[in-house]
Parts: sequence; C-alpha cells; structure tokens
Amino acid sequence: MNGTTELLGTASFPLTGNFLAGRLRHNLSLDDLQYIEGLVESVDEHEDGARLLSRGIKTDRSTILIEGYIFRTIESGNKRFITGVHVPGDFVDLHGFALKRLDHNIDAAGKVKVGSVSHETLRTVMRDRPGVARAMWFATLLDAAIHRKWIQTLEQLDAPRRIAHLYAELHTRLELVGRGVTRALRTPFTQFDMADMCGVSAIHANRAVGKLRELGIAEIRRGDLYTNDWAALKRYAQF
Amino acid sequence: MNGTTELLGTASFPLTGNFLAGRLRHNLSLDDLQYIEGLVESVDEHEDGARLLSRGIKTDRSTILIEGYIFRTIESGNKRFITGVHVPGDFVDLHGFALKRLDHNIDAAGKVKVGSVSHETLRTVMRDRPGVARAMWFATLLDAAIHRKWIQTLEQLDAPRRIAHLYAELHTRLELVGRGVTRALRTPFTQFDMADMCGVSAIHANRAVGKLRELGIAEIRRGDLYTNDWAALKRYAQF
DNA sequence: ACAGAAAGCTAACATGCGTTAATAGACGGT
DNA sequence: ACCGTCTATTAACGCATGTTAGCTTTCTGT
Repeated sequence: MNGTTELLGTASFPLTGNFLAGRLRHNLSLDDLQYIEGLVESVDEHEDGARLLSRGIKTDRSTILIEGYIFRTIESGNKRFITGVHVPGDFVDLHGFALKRLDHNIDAAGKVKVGSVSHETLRTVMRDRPGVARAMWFATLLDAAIHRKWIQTLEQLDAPRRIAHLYAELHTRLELVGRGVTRALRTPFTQFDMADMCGVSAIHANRAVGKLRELGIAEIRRGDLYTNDWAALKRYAQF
Repeated sequence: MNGTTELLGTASFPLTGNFLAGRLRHNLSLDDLQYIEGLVESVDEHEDGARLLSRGIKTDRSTILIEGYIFRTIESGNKRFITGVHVPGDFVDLHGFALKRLDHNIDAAGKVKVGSVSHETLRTVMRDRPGVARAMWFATLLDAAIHRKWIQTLEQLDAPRRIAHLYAELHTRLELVGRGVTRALRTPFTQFDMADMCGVSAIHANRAVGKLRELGIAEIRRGDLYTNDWAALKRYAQF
C-alpha cells in the first residue's frame, strides 16, 4: 500500500450516514448503513494515477471510494481503455470478493480517499445479514447496468455527445449521493482520460471539447465542466 | 407468454448436468447443479424476434437459456442497440430477481428454448443454499465482466475486427458450456444484428463481412461463420 | 414454379475520426 | 523568475464509417 493508512476505531469513525449515501442507501435501513460503515477497517489516501488494484492479482479486501474519482482500466498493448468511473459512495471492487481476481485494474483519477473491508468480514456479513448481502449484490448489478449504458453510448453517439454524456452521468450520480453540483462539475480528468473513456483519440477529444464550447453547451477546462443549462446538455447527449 | 408452455415434474426433467454446464458449473457440486435444474418450473419455446421481457416491466420469474441465442436490447428513437448476447446455459435475467425491473429488453435471436424459475423459489435458495446463492451472484458478475470486454472492443477495434471478435467470444463461450464447434459456428444473426451489436451501420457491417472474406479470415453466410483457422481469427480480433 | 419479402451486396458521396507534426499555454519545482 | 513537463490546441491529410439509392440473391409460402 503506497498511500497513508490511518487505523481507526469504529466508534470514532466520522462518516456515518454520509459517504455511503448513494448506491446502497435506498435499499437499507439506517441501522444497516451504520453497520456497513462500521465494517471499514482502514482509510487510505492515494495520489493521482496510483494503482489501487492490478488485474489478475489476488485480493482479500474490498474498497469503498470515499473521496475523489476512480477508473476501471484495461491495458492492451501500450494503450489504456477505461471501462468505468466511480464516484464517492461506490463499492469499487465488491466483485473482487466473489471473483478473487479482477479482470481489470483500479486506478486513482486524481487524489482519492478510500476505505477498505476485508473479505473475511464480508463473509460474516453474507451469513448474518441477508438484507445487507442482497443490497451488496444489488450494487454490483448496478455496475452492470451502468456498463450497458456505456455500451449504448459507444454504439450510438459521436465524440462530442459522448463527452457530454459522460458529464451528464457524473452529474446525476453525484446528485444521487448527495453531492449535487450547480454550475461547475469539477474533475481531475485530462483530455487523455476523456479520450480513453469515450474510445476516441486525444486529439479528437480536444475537437469534441471545442465543439461543445462552440455550441454553447458547456465549457470544459482542465476536467472541470461549466454550464448554466444542464437540461440542455443532457438533451444534447441524449441522456 | 406467447410461446408454448409445457409444465413438467422435477423428476422427469431430462437436462441434469447438461444445459447448466457453463457459467455455474465450475463453482458448484454436481448435487448443487441438479438442485438448480430441479428449480426449473416450466420450459417455453419462442419464435425468432419474440420479446421475452420488456424494459420497465415487473417480473416475478427468471429465465435460463436452454437452446438458441438471446439478445439484450435497448430501443432509443427507432434504433435498436444490442448490449449483450447469451448462449445456452446462461441465466439470462437473474438480475431481474434483485432489481425487479430490467433496464433493457430480452429478445429471442432465432428460435429459443428457455426454462423459468420463480423469484419465490429463488428466495428460498438464497436462504437455504448459501453456496448456490453465491454462485448465482458470481454468474451475474461475469455478465459485468463480459460487458467490460464489449466496452473495450467498441473502444479499440474497427468494424471487421469487432465482428471477428464477436464470433471469437461466442466460440469460446460455447466451448465453455460443452458445445464447442469445429469448422462452422452457426447463428441466426442477420447483418443487421451484427451491426447493432458492433455499433456500426448495416451497410458497413456488410463491408466488414466482405473484408473478413477477402482476407481469408472467415466466411460468414447468413450468420454462420466458417473458418479453418480459429487461432488466426482470434489473433486478428485481438481476442 | 412462381411471387413477394427479407437479406445481402455495391457504388458514390459526405462526414467523423485517426495520425502526425508543430505550437501555445498551464503547472510544478528550483 | 526560470525551466522543463504535462496539457491543450490547431492544421493537413488519409482512412473508416454513415447515408442514400438501387440492385441481386436467398428464403418462404402457395
């Protein structure tokens, strides 16, 4: 682990009812939520670009994203493909619990703060808290649903719309976890990152950003998106 | 249900250890497998193009594909997007059990035969057979992994390679469920279907098929793919 | 055998996108 | 303030793909 680790007692853990707001919240009681947050054994911070988990490596713990963004990446040749993004509140590699080895890498996009839970603890949860177990299954199914949405985006939209769609998705998901944004959506994404998420070249991603600006849909500067009409942006992206 | 339904007693169910060969087999005992197959309450047949499940509709049963191919589709405007294919042995809509409503449609590609299991039955399984429950979770996680592979394919490959990749994937998955093919891989896919799976226009799918023929990689006629060098095909598709 | 329908094929033109190259701007470290 | 590096931008050219249109082949039902 190349990040800073602070071990902490359950009692003093200051996140209850907050960072797990999204994915799981809607299917669990407050009691269950507090229970899950109590499972977090340590909190780590990682720098931009840090690889939290590598493809093919066995792991015995799962990760919850608390602060920042995380990419799921696949490396092939010397190219990088981003197959998904995570926002705070996401259980990033819960599937590592069932599969043991991941089929892809988990990389920090910008600075991140993550909590981790051992698989041993999760096994206990599976046995003793069927409601929580089912909610965790539910959460991994949402991942698949989001992937299907990405597939549709890649099959359907041109580059400018793909980028608009990406930010529209983030906007909605951040809102879901109680981190709604009004005018500006801040991310640490470079145009290279956007290109790898949208399946276009970096140069073309730049053209696309330029087109969004030119059309008055949005202004994207160094990953941060500014707009005063999210509805129009989402309409443009066919979101 | 617009297909033929034959109700049957568990005892005479003639599929044990066979149609569930793939996905689940590797994580379950023979006993567990027989148990799962015993859950199937009815077997239905559907015609080409039949919609087995519609987006947004509540459902109280899940479906196992026994014979044929099934598409996951999303309709948007008057266009159709295919976000996944299923082969015999796949639990097609297990996620419907957890999510209640699907985010996409389940359509028959050609004639299909499917088995169905009520969610009530599945709830019993979840409670009484944790090993089976975990294997089912595992199976849905595999769906997500396959989706990530599709995302990579769409981001990375041009049209001819995408089509080659599609057949390479089917070849491998059919092998996994004990239905390996040697020279010809038969499917009911039209070039429109291939186009919707690969995110290209039907005309371009036709060009791509022509290029595979021209390159000597494969001959695709009416969905059936003929090749005498699967290794070369998979190499070409960067599989 | 025939007719209609569905699927496959081909051509021509417009646009999207990849690639290479070269420049400008922003950021971090000293 | 300076420098080097990373990021953003622009231009020019070629290939990949979308679109429209028309034609041919294969299937299906009678």
